Amino acid sequence: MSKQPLIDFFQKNSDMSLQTIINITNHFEDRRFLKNEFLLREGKVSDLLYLADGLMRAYTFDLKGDEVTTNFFAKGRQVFDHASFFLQTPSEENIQAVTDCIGYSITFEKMNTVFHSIPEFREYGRRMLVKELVSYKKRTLAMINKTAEQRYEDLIKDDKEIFQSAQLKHIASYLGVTNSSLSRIRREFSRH
Amino acid sequence: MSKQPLIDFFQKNSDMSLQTIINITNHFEDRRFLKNEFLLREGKVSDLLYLADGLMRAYTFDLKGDEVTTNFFAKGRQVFDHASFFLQTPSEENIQAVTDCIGYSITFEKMNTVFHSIPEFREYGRRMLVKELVSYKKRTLAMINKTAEQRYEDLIKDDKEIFQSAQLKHIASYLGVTNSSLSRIRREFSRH
DNA sequence: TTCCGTTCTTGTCATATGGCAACTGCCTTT
DNA sequence: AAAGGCAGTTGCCATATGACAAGAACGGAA
Repeated sequence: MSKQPLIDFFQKNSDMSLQTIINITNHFEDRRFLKNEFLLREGKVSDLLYLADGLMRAYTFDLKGDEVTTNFFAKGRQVFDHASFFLQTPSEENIQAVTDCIGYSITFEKMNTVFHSIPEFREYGRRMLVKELVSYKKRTLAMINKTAEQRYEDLIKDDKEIFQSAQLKHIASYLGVTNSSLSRIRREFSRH
Repeated sequence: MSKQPLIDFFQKNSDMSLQTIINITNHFEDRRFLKNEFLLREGKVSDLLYLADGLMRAYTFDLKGDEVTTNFFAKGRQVFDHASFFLQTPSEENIQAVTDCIGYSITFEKMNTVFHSIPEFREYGRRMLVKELVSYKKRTLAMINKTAEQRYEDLIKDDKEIFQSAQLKHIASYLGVTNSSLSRIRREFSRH
């Protein structure tokens, strides 16, 4: 029973009883990923992973064929392609381990079974979706009314783990700038 | 019984039986808005509105105190602040009628009652949330790897209603550019 | 250690967009 | 018709960021 981090997570993020939580976590499988290993590949259907430790990165390709990092997932977050998981459609993105990772995963089918039998978990699932939606909304807004430098500042303030483990080129495309622009932004930034 | 547009909408966007749909639509209230009237004001809790006709606009303010249009809602869409509605928290944005509007609204409380009694409707609600999430994701990506001109082209191609009724300054902040930049983009664009 | 490939930085120049102010055109009020 | 206000356009210049290429730094493989 090494599911303790997952149990802690649900205790912190829902009002479900411990009994209910243990019942739920029993449906999750232990998973390990080495650095660079894939959780999800384009074209496959996404499972959901609770990331207990490590850092993951989601990416896709732009029209020129260059990689664009669409998201980073630090430990304590749920990692999945929302559309692919909830609608059970092929994923348009790849999700890869940036560092070695440990987590617990569940398929949509199982998740749905649990949803049906435990209304509070259904409620929790909805909350989670809404929170994801809010964070994308914030990010869209940040792209509109913040400079690349401000977005960089926000990232190193709020998401230290990303900043420490991810490659700069991946951070650059996540922030919406080129490698060289990010490099210059960092130079300015380090001069205070 | 003027709920026909709402009934049509659910018939097109879900697998629910007509009987179930009529049952659901009975919980919605008829609503009318004059141009410039507000559906939602900052600080209030959002209801959900199915927009049968007209155009609405959501906006908030940036750090300088300038309006930023965060979304347009054309007829046939559901209009609400997702976070405020689903989490029942005060809204951070305003939603205003751009043209005269007709629609049907429901409170979260009623919606929730219906969710509890009709599992297919719950399923429909989840799909809706995921679709909203996907569209924000796309928009974030567009901000990263498309130019303002491409975003403008996409808008006039995919959302003609917005383009026809909304003010250019509102379209500009939605696209993430200034009024004058949009003006120049339009000039270039009209020269083919 | 040496070599090689990748990541990151930097220089130079080009381009997109912003900021501001003036001007135009349209609508409303009187 | 005149006056005022707001939306939109345009000109001018400043700034942010991109594109590309060269060099520096670092790490893994032999």
